[in-house]
Amino acid sequence: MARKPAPGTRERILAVASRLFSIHGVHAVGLQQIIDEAGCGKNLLYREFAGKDELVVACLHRYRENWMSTIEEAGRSAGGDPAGHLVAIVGTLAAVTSSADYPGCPVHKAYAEFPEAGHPIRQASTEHFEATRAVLHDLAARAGAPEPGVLASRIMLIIHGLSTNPAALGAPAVPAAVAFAEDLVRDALRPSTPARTHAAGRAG
Amino acid sequence: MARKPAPGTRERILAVASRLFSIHGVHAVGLQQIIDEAGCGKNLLYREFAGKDELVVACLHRYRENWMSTIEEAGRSAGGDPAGHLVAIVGTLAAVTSSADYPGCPVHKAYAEFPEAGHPIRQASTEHFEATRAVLHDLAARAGAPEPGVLASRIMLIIHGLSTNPAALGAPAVPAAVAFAEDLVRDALRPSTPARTHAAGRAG
DNA sequence: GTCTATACTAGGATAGAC
DNA sequence: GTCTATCCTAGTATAGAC
Repeated sequence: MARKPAPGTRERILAVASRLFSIHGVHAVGLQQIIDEAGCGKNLLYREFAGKDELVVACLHRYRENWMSTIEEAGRSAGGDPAGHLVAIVGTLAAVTSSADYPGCPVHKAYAEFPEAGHPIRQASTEHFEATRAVLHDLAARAGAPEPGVLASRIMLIIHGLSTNPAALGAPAVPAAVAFAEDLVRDALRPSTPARTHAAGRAG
Repeated sequence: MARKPAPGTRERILAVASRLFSIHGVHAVGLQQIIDEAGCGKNLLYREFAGKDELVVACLHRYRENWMSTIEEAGRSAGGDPAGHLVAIVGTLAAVTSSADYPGCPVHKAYAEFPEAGHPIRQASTEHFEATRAVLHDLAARAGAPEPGVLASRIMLIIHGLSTNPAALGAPAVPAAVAFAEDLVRDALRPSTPARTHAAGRAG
């Protein structure tokens, strides 16, 4: 953490960079563009961040903190019920991504642009996904799901699908995602019929 | 379509470009790199394609044709059953994306890298998603789903989630996706309890 | 004629010096 | 905050092998 010549500078740079990276991706955005829009000098950016990679990683960490706060807020709106919390997470995400000016998920874009396994940006993206999955797994277990790993994976699939191209999914997709999560959680928690094998003797 | 001085040149360029774009994304790959790996002169590339954008669009069209063939193949493996066809599509995709060297979906990467609404690359990506959704909707309707749009949207969510980051979803995610699709299709086709509202009087 | 290979322009990138 | 250095990009034009 470098010193702060003007407080708020680092956050302003991060906000501008996060917005541009979310819209255009990392490779398509130049540091000059970030400097121009943040209204600071190039030396200031390089005093706060060692280089572009470090700036991107800082943006991803910032996004992850916001995302975790969003998850906590969804839990409060669910009144502490783990099953409702899972559905609320999908609902909140669907509300965000259905916005007309939703720029796209910066973590997915960063992940897609840096395929090298050991790259810090790739690593930060992977950690984000793992952290989200850990939260989902914990909620699924506390909700009493007989197979919390299966439920967490399924919620993850919905979240990833929602994060990438909501607009391309067609208009009914976003509300459908919430109903999808509701059905999914309900079925997963139904006693004596775990999510994977709940077929017997019902449809016939 | 330019004339073909050496047959196979265009396809070789497309194959190399598709591979590189899938791995690194569009912006990160230079034409020089494509030319080097394709073993042709820059002149030849520019005779086959007007520019980089047109090359990318051609790669996307090529990918879409392969994807549609994959869907048809899945249908044959399902013996013409629409419900089984839907599950088989997810299964085939899961098998592909679970490969250790799966480079990532080129359509998603192109979509993420070109946010401008009117851009030809954006347009080609969107058309790909819409075409896939149309196939799923048709299969859902032919399978007898009471709400084929809902079922198609849900399968789309799974497909998008699978296409983007299978590795980040954790090891259980890929087989879980197939079981997920099986449960989903089965529930959607269950008589008198459409997928969105089949709660009443079962769990209590 | 067909192709590879190179030179060139104009612009934008990261990075760092001052 | 400006200015420079170095590199890479898309795209065009030209040189020269076969």
